[in-house]
Amino acid sequence: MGAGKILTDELIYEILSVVEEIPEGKVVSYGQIARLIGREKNARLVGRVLSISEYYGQYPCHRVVNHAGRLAPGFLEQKALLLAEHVEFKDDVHVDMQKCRWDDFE
DNA sequence: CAAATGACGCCAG
DNA sequence: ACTGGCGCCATTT
Repeated sequence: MGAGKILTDELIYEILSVVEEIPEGKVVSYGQIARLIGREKNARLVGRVLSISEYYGQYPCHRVVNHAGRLAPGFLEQKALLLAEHVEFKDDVHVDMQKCRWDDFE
């Protein structure tokens, strides 16, 4: 048995359990999450899961940005949510990854 | 089944 | 810094 679908509840659970661990004031990239769950090449998959509005208020999805610190398109609340927890920005649409990238799990 | 799409990542210009 | 192209891979058309 097993394995027909790829985007399984189990995969979604793995992704969200990482998101849930991101500390306040820190951010993580899609690629980092993909690597943490053993799917380095599936960063796009992480983005797709997080894009489902179903999860917006239940997990700190706003703490996930792309590798450059760019904010997610179509997620207008993201900047305000990050500013509210003192995440620093380099400009209007880029988080300061040098200071706010979550690396403590390494 | 082929082509297009996307909250990505890396590199070149 | 910004843009475009390519690789990646599941889903959608």
